[in-house]
Amino acid sequence: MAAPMSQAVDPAQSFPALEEEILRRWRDRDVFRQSIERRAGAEPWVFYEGPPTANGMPGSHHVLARAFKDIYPRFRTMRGYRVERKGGWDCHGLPVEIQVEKELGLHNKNDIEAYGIEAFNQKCRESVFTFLEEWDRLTERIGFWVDLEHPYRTLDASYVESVWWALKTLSEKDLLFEGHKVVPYCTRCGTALSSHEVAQGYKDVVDQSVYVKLPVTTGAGPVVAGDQLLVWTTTPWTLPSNAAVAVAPELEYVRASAAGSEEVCVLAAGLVERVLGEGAVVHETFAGETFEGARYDPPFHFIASSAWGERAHSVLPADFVTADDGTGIVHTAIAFGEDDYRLGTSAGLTVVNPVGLDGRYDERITDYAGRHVKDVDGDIVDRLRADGRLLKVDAYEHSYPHCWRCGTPLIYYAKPSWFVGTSGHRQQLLDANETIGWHPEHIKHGRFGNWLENNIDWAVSRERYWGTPLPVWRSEDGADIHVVGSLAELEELSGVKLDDPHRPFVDDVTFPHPVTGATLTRVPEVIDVWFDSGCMPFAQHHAPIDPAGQATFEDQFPAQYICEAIDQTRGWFYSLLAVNTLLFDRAPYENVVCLGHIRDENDEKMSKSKGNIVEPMPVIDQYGADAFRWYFFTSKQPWDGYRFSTDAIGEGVRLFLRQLWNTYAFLQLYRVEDVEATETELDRWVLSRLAATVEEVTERLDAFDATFAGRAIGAFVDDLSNWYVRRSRPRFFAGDPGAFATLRECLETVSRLLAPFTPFISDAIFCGLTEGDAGALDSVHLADWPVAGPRDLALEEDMAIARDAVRLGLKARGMSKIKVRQPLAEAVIVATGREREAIGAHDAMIRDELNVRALRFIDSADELGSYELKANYRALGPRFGKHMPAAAAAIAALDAGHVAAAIREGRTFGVFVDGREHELGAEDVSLVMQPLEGYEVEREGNHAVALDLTIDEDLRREGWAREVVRAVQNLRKDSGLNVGDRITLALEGDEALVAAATEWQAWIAGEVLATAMSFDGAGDGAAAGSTDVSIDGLPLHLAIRTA
RNA sequence: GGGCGAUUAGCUCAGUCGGUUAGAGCGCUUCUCUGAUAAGGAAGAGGUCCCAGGUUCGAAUCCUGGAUCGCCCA
Repeated sequence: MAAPMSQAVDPAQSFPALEEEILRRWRDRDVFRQSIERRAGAEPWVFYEGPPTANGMPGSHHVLARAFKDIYPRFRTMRGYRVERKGGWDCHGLPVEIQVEKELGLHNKNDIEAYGIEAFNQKCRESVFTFLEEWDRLTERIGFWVDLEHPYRTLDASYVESVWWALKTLSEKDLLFEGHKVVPYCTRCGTALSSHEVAQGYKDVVDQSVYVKLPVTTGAGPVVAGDQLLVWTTTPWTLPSNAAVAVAPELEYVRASAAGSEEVCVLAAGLVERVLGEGAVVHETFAGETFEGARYDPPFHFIASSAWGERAHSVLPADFVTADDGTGIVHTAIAFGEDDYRLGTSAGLTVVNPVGLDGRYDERITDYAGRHVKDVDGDIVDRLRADGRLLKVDAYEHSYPHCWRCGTPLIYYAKPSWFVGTSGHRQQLLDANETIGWHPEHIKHGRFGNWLENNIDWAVSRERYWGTPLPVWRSEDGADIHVVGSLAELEELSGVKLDDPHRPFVDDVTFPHPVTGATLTRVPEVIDVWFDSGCMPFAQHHAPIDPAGQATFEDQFPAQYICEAIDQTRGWFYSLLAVNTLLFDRAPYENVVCLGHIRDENDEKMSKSKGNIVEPMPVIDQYGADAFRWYFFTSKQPWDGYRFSTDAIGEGVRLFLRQLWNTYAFLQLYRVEDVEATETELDRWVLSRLAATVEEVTERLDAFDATFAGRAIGAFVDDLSNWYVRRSRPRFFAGDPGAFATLRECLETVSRLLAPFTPFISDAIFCGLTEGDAGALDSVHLADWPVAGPRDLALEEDMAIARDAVRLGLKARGMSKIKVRQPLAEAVIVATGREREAIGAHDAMIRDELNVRALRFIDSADELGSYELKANYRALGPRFGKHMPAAAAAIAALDAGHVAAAIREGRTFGVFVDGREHELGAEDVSLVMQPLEGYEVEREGNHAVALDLTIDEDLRREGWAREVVRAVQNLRKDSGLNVGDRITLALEGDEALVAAATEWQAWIAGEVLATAMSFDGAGDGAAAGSTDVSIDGLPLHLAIRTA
């Protein structure tokens, strides 16, 4: 026996403490940097970090994202790729501004400008990194390896410059232009609101809804001059801006009159009663498309029809019109609604907007000029009534958006905006999407694909302060425009060298147009932060402006992998795709993992306002980062979202990490020198299972399926601990080097497989195992991914069959109420062919597990019970079709014994169904055993295990001997002896017990490490421990002393 | 209002191509085993597979409609 090489591993090791130790080691050995440098020159595998903003504390959902951002790069690094990972921070944008406004007590844009843009932006710049330290600390603590020392920051001049390059390049392709965008707008704050802000401000309000008559001047189809088109609106103030009306081409309309009225109104058929009241008379019914082109007299004449264009004040077809409410004819004011605007532009109408940014009518609306639109609603209704244009007024209760800051009702308003022309490249975007591997798959043609199908031009300008300035300079008359692509170009044009390209500094720079000489000043807008982040593949390297950065970009484009939460389909997933497809005509990423959201224990969304946020650090302090990560990886598919509870994390620790750690501690406890070893069948089995696990984990991780990969490792560790180690215990106690070598190989390989999942514990185990080896690595994260060894499929299957037999036997034991410690004479096993061979090959193991002296095989269950015959639906269903029930009945009625005999002899047999004979084979039926009285039989499928429950005196005495051993072992443990301590044992008591112990003396002594045994109870005085026990109701006194 | 997804045991989740009696872990009750383990083994209790139709010899699984929840959009 080789000398033990015990290295103390504490089975109760605190994992958080262990992780801190590993972190120190990573820092000391610079493991992250080493892991990349080892792969210098290797093929790159590229990950892009979607930048968070560090102006809020990181939460548990960030741990989720960062865990998934980490696992695949680690895996790919181990597989030999060079995976550089640059961190990044998203620095600009409205959320930052709002945060600062709150801090400074500013309420609107006027306040900001009074405070000063320079000072305000300086505050924004500081605010962005408020929680940088917390972010960095969490990132490191959870083992997310990313370069935090050289992150890209969207506020850096170099980054901004690359974004400018992108905008200039797009403008050179005629993809940057000015147009209008209808936005939710607060007239008091003078600002448009983001959809997120709008969503915060919905309130239920009661508005006046008016039904307005528009007399037809030129008929079309069934509609004739003098008919009244009925329109409905909840915003009377938009009526002076009426440009056209819209109808649904397929919908049914009528000409109808209210009871007792001569006047003919036109409206949707389904709304007649609701609008005109009971008893209305319908004159004619027709489709909407039949009166397209009819012209009408607008409700007001402040603005001439000709100002809108050719098709002003006519009936236009539109797909958004419904008969759900209103009249089925929709009043269209192009500047004041998204649908209206789309309809207007597609009909070739010009945008005329007589409402100023302050929400007041301009001089064109003479009667109401200078008044706020919402204050004019009442006057307009009065005027319509006086003009005979008003059919009726209703109160209308609906949910309407208000400014979340000041409570003012928002208006939808067409503002001049700069656009990136994505819609013209829709097909290109769709083609690029086809090249992307989405996880889960359904996003590709579902949520994301649909979004691309309906792509509209991207409004990229924002009338704000803290953002990348839009690099467009133009002359006062708007005729001359120049887009600047770099700071150098700006300097060349203007002579001004800007260190900080942000507002307000950039606003002061003017220069003459290179051709016309007109003085150009910058437009005031900054750009959408999503455009910033979409530029990240090249802007993070200052490409293409910096030649070295350009080289890096070319090396690192496109990404093989990105990962963010599902809400990024309209965010970063889109902005990345749009910017880079337009610039480079290819998708910037090849694979995406889309994460779901985390909900709390009560299945409610975590939010600051509800106060149900789970802070990550306390969880890590309690269970550790590995436990946190393992929960996210293996509890469910990440895109389904999580119902989060810290208890679930604790369960993972107990069932997996603790089990793994204890297996490792066991190995180190019995560790022997790695000498020439003989392999047993159990060794070969566990190594084959190991190979299977390597295969599966590799395959799953290649497919971005960490969940099933992790679960496969979990299943293997369970097999390793609860079968291999348990069955091999005697070999470990005996110092068998073969057992040690096998267990070591399993654990070492598991530590590699696990490295991307739980980087801390895997590293601790790996280093603990390899320490002192020649050429030992500093970390598992510098190791190569394991290569699957040979499989022995037959052996894996044999072992499964044998374990099944054990399971059935233990079940029979349980039913019989005879404890396993009591030996039985035999187990009778029903099995044939392959199964019998498998069980026979593991005879000793099964006898040991079941504690029986012999296994006896029988070919058929006839001796133990009777068969029941069942049809195999899966096999016969397609053959018998609708006669299947009859076939199943006919099979059940066959003589099971005869069929069993036929199958044993490899013959076929017949069954009479649907008027003729059908030939069946073994595959077509299953034989199920019915147990027989007298034996304890457990059956399942085609085999069964029966126990002979007769206990003779010989078996009884052996059972007693085992009870004695158990009692002594308990005593040893209670007396605080070490597992290797030798003892002398004294016992006295019931004669029969003592006789049995005497008979089994040698065996007992070996089991309990006794160098001597006496049966007189002598020497209690100097005993290390003593006890009285009762075995089968018979008394026995035990005393041990260390030898 | 539209799109996408989810709904299976008290809890967390599997469930393959449509196939016989729908599974696992946790928790609970009762046994059992123990020279690593906070572990292991066995039994029991626990199910309207969200609901309603349809297709099929056969539906947790496919189709249609609906409910509830989530996300995105309007």
